[in-house]
Amino acid sequence: MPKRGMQPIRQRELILAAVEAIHERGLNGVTMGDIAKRAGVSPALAHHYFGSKDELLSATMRHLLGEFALAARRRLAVAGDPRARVDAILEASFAPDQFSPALISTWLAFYMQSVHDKAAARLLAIYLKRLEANLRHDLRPLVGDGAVAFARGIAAMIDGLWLHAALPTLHRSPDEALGILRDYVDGRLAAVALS
Amino acid sequence: MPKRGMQPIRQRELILAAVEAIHERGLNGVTMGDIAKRAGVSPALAHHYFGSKDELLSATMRHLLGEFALAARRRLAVAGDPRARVDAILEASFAPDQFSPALISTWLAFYMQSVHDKAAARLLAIYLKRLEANLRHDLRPLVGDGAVAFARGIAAMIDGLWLHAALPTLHRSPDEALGILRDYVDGRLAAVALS
DNA sequence: TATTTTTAATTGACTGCTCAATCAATAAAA
DNA sequence: TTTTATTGATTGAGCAGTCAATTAAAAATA
Repeated sequence: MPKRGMQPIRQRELILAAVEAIHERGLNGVTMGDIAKRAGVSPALAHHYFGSKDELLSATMRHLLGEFALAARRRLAVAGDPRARVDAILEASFAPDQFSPALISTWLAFYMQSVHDKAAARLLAIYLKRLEANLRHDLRPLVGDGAVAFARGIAAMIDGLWLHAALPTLHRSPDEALGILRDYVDGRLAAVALS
Repeated sequence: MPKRGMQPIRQRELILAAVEAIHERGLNGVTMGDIAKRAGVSPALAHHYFGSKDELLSATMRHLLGEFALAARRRLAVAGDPRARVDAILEASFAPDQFSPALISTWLAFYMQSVHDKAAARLLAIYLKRLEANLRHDLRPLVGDGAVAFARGIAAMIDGLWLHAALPTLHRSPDEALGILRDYVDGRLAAVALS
């Protein structure tokens, strides 16, 4: 049944299937067979379009990084003052379309991969540095020198809330996560305003 | 070279070796061979004492959970007022003896395992529920009804800081993590004191 | 238009490797 | 002599990656 021009379609399907499969079996537990089956193609086709399992997983990671970066940029573009820009980042982190369990746990699987995989670590470091730089930039006018530590605190809390959101046992909602984050930010801003 | 009474010694050695090996290869990437080699024994011996790879990894997880719980209990026992008890939990989370990169990344590997592994999820849920219950209990007199969300925020931030500490790229120190946590707690307490 | 040729998509069958798990054999302590 | 510790050799399963064969669309040619 060969229709031409399948390459980009199949690649996308395989990446989306990989996210689901990784959620079910874990990053290292997943097989090309798992992914291909979910995408409705043979394992050989997955190899044909990606060359290797590593390539497919790496493409999946880049896909997620791209999605998150895009969501953040879109929201930052329409945010006004620094406080609104901080909130744009928080909201982007917990936007409903970023927040399926499969997406989160795949994201975090790559996080863990970065502990012992140089290539993954490099990609993740770029993302994290940009996130923290954005936060720092907008926090500086609000809290001055405390901005570095504060930005790291917010970044850590975002990832911690994701981690907990990925655990089915805890059933945490994005809205709750956002509320907790805003309490953190506002509490600190109120405390700084007094000193 | 059979000396009698090796069982508990070997089991402990294998568990410690497993932590190191998991740090290097990841939870699913690790093999019995990796672990056994690190412990200076044959793969067959690891099977002899643990029956299966799953058993060994599960024992390793229980070992970590036990260590963390013990550290927290010790510090809580000598803490006075609620604020000091909260701090005891924070300190236990970032005590130097709990904070080797290998320990952290192994801990977080189990976290990720819990996403798709029922047994691991059950163990982790017990730990997390206890942690949050402790925090909630001590925060209640300090912040009233906000204690539930606050406890979840602290728990999330602890795990987020661990996650970042596990990434070699970021080289974050336990002291910095503690500072960020204390800023969070104190900022929120100061904000509540005003309302 | 009809026919042939080229190109892309797709898979089943196969290969080789890694690894968990088993087991029989050996060695030393009790 | 019994029990415990220990390993080398082996088995069997699962999986990544390869390849040749098949199908159909598209392009070229008559």
